[in-house]
Amino acid sequence: MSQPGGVAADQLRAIVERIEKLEEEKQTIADDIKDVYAEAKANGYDTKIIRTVVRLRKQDSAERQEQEALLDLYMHALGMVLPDTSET
Amino acid sequence: MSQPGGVAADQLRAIVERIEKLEEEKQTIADDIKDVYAEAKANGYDTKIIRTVVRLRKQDSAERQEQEALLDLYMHALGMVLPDTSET
Amino acid sequence: MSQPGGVAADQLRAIVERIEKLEEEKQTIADDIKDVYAEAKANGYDTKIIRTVVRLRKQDSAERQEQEALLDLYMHALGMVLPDTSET
Amino acid sequence: MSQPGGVAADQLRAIVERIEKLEEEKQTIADDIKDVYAEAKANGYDTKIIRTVVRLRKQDSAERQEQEALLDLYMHALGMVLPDTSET
DNA sequence: TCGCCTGATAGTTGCC
DNA sequence: GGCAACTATCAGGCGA
Repeated sequence: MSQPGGVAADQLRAIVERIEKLEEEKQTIADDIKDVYAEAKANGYDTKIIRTVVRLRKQDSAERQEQEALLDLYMHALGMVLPDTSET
Repeated sequence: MSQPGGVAADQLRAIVERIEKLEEEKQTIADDIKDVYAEAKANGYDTKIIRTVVRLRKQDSAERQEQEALLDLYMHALGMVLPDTSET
Repeated sequence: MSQPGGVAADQLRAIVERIEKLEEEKQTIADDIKDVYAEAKANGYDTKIIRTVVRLRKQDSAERQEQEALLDLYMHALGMVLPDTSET
Repeated sequence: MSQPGGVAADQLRAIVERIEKLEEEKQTIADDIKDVYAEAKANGYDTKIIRTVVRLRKQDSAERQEQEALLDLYMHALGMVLPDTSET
């Protein structure tokens, strides 16, 4: 059965509730992160620096991926295709 | 002994790693949420509206009414009238 | 003469610079907008509501009604009733 | 005269209109940017690569600023303050 | 041409 | 209370 004009209430409700449950879990973790920062601060660390460190580490790995993507992009632009590593 | 200028490297490392682990978990959940929306869309639901529903449910109704009152005030000041949601 | 593998470097450079110049201008205007909001706030206005007003004015009213109808449908399916915007 | 409960309609209207005018200008520039990309594509360039180039150039300059900020941060953490260049 | 997906923008929340 | 980071939303571009 299809949707607009006769919505399947049960299915809709299930969807909304799954989302709400996941968002709640996400919020819990966000709170945990905040706690870690608070604890760090209580131990005398400068949280601003820690945040920067965390950000830079993430950025580094993102950058590495970007380099690969860029290489890939150029290769395609030159009409060359990298042999796929996974295969049938 | 205390921190800046002689930092307890192990403790600092532990902090950073705890944060990174938590952020990873948080990202996993965020991805799960995206999946639920994708599934909903695949089943013919309008995800934009579902997002609105989720947001409205989260929003405290007292706060909601307060905002609406102020919005109403501003709209009137501009000579605009909000289209009534209820209708004959 | 054609492009990939012998790129017209000058033309490419010109393109990139035009884009960068336009993006700079765009950023300048974005900053101006921020200034207007800041000024409004300094004059005692609630910027959150002003943003809402601006958004509503931009939104085509037909589209708005359509969204509201669908939202209404979903809310009913969940057994929730939208608080009426008009009131005694 | 103050705001909530007697909003200065003229001032409010002026604010909203200034914002709308600026947003319109911003949109015009955004459209110009789109045009440049379209023209580039018509001339045989790969717009995806151009977008990447533009993004990387922006990122580079942002990164340079970040390095400076980070240095500054560490200096402060070590209790060293860079002699302010401007002073009374 | 349509639908998906990524990148840009706007809004919210937390820190200083 | 202002500023900055982060998140969520939206729109435009790309590929099928």
